Amino acid sequence: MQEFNINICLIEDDETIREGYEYLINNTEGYKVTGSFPSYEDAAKKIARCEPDVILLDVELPGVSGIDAIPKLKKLVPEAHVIILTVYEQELQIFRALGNGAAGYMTKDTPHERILTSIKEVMSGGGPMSSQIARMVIQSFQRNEESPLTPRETEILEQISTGKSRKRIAEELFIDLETVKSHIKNIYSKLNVHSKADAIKLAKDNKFI
Amino acid sequence: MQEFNINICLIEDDETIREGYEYLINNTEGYKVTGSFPSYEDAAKKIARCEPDVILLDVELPGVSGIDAIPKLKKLVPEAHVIILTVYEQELQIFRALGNGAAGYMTKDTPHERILTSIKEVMSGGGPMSSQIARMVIQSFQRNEESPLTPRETEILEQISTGKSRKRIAEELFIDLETVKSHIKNIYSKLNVHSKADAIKLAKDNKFI
DNA sequence: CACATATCCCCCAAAACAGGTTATTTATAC
DNA sequence: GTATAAATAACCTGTTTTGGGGGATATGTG
Repeated sequence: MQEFNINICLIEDDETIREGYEYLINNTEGYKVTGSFPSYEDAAKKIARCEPDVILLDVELPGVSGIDAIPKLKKLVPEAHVIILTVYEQELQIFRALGNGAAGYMTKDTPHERILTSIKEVMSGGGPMSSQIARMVIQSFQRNEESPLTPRETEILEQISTGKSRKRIAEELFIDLETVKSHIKNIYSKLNVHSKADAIKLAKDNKFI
Repeated sequence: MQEFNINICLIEDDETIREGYEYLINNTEGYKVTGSFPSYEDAAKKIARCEPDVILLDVELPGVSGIDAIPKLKKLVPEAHVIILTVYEQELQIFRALGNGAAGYMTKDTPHERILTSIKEVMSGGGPMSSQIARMVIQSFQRNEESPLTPRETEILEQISTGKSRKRIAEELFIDLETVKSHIKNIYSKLNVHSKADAIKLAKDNKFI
C-alpha cells in the first residue's frame, strides 16, 4: 500500500523526547528510524551507515551544537535533509541554522502529526517551518516604513551597498555624478554619519535598505 | 459557537476564481468576505470601509500589479494582513512581495482547506507559505559549498561588502593593511574581477558570501 | 617536501570619497 | 498661491582609497 519508505535519524540528548519521536515514527507506515543518537559526536561515527533521508536535529546538544553540526552532517551524508527541532525561537539561531544548510525549522511544541508531514515536505522539496518561525523569516525581508530617506536616496544607498562607485551609479541611473554626490550628502546628514560604511550599517540595522 | 470573526477582502481579476474563494469563505463559520474587487484601483476606493483583517491579493492584476499594491493597501488599511495568491513561483517576485510587506505567500493550487488555515495563521502572527515557496525562501539564506574562496578570504569579502575600507577591515581583524590587500588581490584573481563592485556582485550571485 | 593559507613589505598613479555652498525644477501640501 | 519637499545639477577644497606590480615569511597538512 505505502509507496514510500523514508529513513530517519534522530539526534537529541533528551532520552524521553528521543524515544517519543522514535516510537511515533516507527509506528507510522512508510517511516523508519534507522539511527538515534544523543549527540553529534555519537552520530558522526555511525550515521553514514544509517543512510538517512532526513535527520531530525536538536539545537541544544552537549558538545558540538546542533547549529554547528549541520555542515558536518551534510559532509557525512550529503543526500540527507536536516530538520531542526528546538524549543527556542531565537532569530539569530534560526538564521544561522538556515545559513548552515537546514532544510526546515520546527519548534518542539509542534503536534506529532505535523512532524510527519514536515518529513514528507522536505522529501518533496519543501521547506517546513513552524508558523512563528515563518513569520520571523518573512519579517527579515521587510523594510522599515519609518525610513527618513526618500525613495531616490534609498535607491542610491542600495547601489552604494553593492560596492558601486558614485560614477557608476550616476551612469546606471542616467543622472549626473554631482547629483549622486548631492544625494549622498543628504543621506549622510539625515543618518548622521560620515562614511559609506556607517551609512550602510545604520541603514541595514534599521531596515531602511 | 465560533469564537472569532475574520473579515476578508479579495483582489483578483479572474471572476470565476474570485467567486470560488468568496463562496468558500462565506460558507465557513467565522470567516466573512466584506469586499471583493477585480483590481487595485477598484479596491482602493472602498476597501477601508470593508475593514479587512486579511486581504487575499493576486499578483497578476490589470493596472497596478499585486506586488506594487501591497504598500498602498497597507497605507489604506494598516491593520490588514496581506496574503499573496499566485500561480507563479518566481523567486524575484516572492522576495519583492515579502519585501513590500506581504505576510504570507501561497500558490493557487493550494487546497481550499489550507487557504482557510493560512488566514487563521496570519491572524495569530504566523507567516503562511506554500511548501515550495518556503524552500526557496530558506535557500536564499544558504551558502554555496563550492566557493573557491578560503574562509579568511570569504570573511574579508564580507567585510568589503559592508562598505568598510581596507584600513578599517585591517584594524577590526587585527591584521596589517598589507595583509588585507594581499587577500583582496587573491580574491580578485580567483573570481576574475578587477573591482570590488564586481567581486561583491559575483560572490553574492554565487552565494559565496 | 610540496602546497595551501595566512601573514607582511615596498612602490605607483588613478580613482573615489567627504564636505562646503548654491541653485533650478517639479510636485504636493496647506 | 505660496510654502515645502524632492530630485536634479554645479563649483570648490582637500584627503583617502583603490587596484595592480613586484616580492617575502611563517605555519601548517597531506
